[in-house]
Amino acid sequence: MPRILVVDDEEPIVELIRFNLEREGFEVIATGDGDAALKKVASEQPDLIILDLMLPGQDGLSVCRILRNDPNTRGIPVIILSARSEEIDRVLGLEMGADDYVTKPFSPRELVARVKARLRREAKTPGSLSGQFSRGPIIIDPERFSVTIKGVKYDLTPKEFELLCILAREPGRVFSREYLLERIWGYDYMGDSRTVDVHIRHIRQKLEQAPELPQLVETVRGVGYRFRENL
Amino acid sequence: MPRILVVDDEEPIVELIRFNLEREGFEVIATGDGDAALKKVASEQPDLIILDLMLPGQDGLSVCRILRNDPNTRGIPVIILSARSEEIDRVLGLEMGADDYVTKPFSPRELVARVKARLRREAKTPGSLSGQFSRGPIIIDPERFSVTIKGVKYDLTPKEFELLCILAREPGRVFSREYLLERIWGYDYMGDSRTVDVHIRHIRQKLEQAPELPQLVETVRGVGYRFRENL
DNA sequence: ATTCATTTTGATTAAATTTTAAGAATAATA
DNA sequence: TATTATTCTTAAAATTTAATCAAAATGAAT
Repeated sequence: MPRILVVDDEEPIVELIRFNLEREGFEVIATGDGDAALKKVASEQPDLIILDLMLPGQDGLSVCRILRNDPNTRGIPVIILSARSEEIDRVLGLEMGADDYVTKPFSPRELVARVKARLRREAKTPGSLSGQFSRGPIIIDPERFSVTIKGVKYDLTPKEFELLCILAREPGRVFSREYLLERIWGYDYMGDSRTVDVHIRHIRQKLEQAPELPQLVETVRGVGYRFRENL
Repeated sequence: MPRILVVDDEEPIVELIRFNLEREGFEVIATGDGDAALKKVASEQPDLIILDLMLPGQDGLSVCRILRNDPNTRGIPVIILSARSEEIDRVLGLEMGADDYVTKPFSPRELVARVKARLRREAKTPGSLSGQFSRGPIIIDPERFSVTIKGVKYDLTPKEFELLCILAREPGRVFSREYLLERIWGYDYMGDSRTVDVHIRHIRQKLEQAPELPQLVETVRGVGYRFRENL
């Protein structure tokens, strides 16, 4: 159930958008001014933001710029709403890091379509995030979703792979179970942190089939796990 | 500092791209028509080209073809910008084997991500050529929509063929259903991503009639599909 | 207008992955 | 050494995801 933040000070517009998005199964939160918007983003972690340009207080463009400069919010897609339809606006909005742009008056159906398209596109494009990297004899390639050790390929499941990626990106650093859960499972995951243990075990089982390899994933008792530093 | 050549005749779009690429530390040169583009390529030796399809004078497709036929420029990755219209798309995807492909309207962030991804693997991927190509014992012929394995020809339908083409052009790389839908069906396709599954099934059914062939199209559960790497 | 091939949808089944849970093993500490 | 806390191991339950099948919709060709 993706969560959408709508930032607009015109109440009827907000309600129009809310009605249409909720009908499609989205969760909608809304706010009418820029500063409040930034707070909501931090507290509610929306999956997408619909942002009007003319706002009381902080205006839409600066909100957008601020969102883009913060590593925590940089990844959240922003669709800009604007009354002015000049090209200059569109370009400016996109330069500020918006992902799409809808001019008022807009058709609700179109807006919903764009929201969906954007969420879908943002969702999964393996590889656009990061390229292949290696640690000692082991090569990790997100684009191919594979781990290769001495020429032998090992297939991991999604959770296993993500886990390994996070650990291997910073060898030596210890990651707590809680941190890993939040990164991989999401901040609102409500399950047991022992789940991590099981996945770590699966990774070990699969990778230790490779001969003459020291243990890659180390346990740090009472703290968490880390990827072996010197390989 | 990689140097990017942007070829597009819409000034605002060029500026949008320039702004975003320069912010990321790329050097950007730009031109608005096809003939000038070819000269710039020769004189400036860009590391990557972003090419709009609709250009005055020499159109994008011919520019691309000329670049591909010249040994000096064959290796330069080309990312194509397209407004997604049917026939252009077909030629683009099949005959030209574009390195990557972004549909308008696009998000600058996404474009930058693709540029980075493409530069990262520039070395490995040999510039794709038009016309038929082969992977192990299988020959793929975009002109005929056909696949030949050990002398036996198999006819595929258009969707099946496009799918196979995209997968087979980069064996080993995983493509998400979302990406495939966007490339083949268009960014505004509103259907179910399970559609891809059915076409994959059809491809498998047809091709596995060929004897003694390992599975060509591999499922990567939770992620997408990929073409078998070592054949 | 009918036929045929292709594409898409939906329901069902099968399979892989993830999660839970509980006892065994291990390390840390008194 | 005994105690305790923590992690490992295992298996099975629950969930998610993909394969399969059939039928409906679409579209092109006759």
